[in-house]
Amino acid sequence: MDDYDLIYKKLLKNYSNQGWWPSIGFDGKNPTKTGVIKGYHPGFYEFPRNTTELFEIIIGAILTQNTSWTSVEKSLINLREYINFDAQELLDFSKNNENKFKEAIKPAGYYNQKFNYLINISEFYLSLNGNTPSREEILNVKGVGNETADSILLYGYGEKQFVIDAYTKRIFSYLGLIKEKDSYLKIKNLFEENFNGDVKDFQEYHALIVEHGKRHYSKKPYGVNDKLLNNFKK
DNA sequence: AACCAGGACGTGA
DNA sequence: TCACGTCATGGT
Repeated sequence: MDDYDLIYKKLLKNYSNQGWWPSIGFDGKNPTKTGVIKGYHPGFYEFPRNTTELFEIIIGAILTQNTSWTSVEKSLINLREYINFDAQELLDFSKNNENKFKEAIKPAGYYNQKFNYLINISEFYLSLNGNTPSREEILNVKGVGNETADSILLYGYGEKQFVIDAYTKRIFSYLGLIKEKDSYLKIKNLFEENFNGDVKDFQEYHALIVEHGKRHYSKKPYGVNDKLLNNFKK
């Protein structure tokens, strides 16, 4: 086992299952060992269970770009007042009620951009006719970059795509396992080549990295109080 | 008051 | 390819 496996084990043992991707519509009636917390579903990996939950993940992935999840949650709850999480309903609502739509997603920030991005991804989603898109195809949607594409594929479609985010770069460059300015794809490939895990492990790993990042890599100087992973530092 | 938040895009070198 | 500015609200 190399560092990537050992760090995962360490994080999982310390923080337990994260229950990503969260859903405001998650009813909590599914059996889990650790219960359901505010839309999270730790230990339940049969998510999403239908196209509504899938589409909620997709629009949530757009809304959470450079934005905290609590803000996204407010936006999703606001939106849900007007529409079901359905691509056609979203498109219809966006055409007839642009103002209300933007007001609803305002908490997530960048509401003009994200308004257009949500329309783009909705039109793309409808064009799929229920098929799973390739990574390249999703990346062609304006508003979907590397991280959003991988998030949708990993959490929405259950594909083994490792998600790299700002915390991943901070933590693993602090530990000396990657370089500060390594590209997204280089880091992604590094994880996918060195980490031995299945889809649910990929899902947990990224979520655990975010959790750990929030605790020790949000305030500068990053990582100085990271006792958990300190012994992995090169 | 400054900085960060589960980034992406357009631009100019 | 890559560094930099822009997009925007909300929390600390």
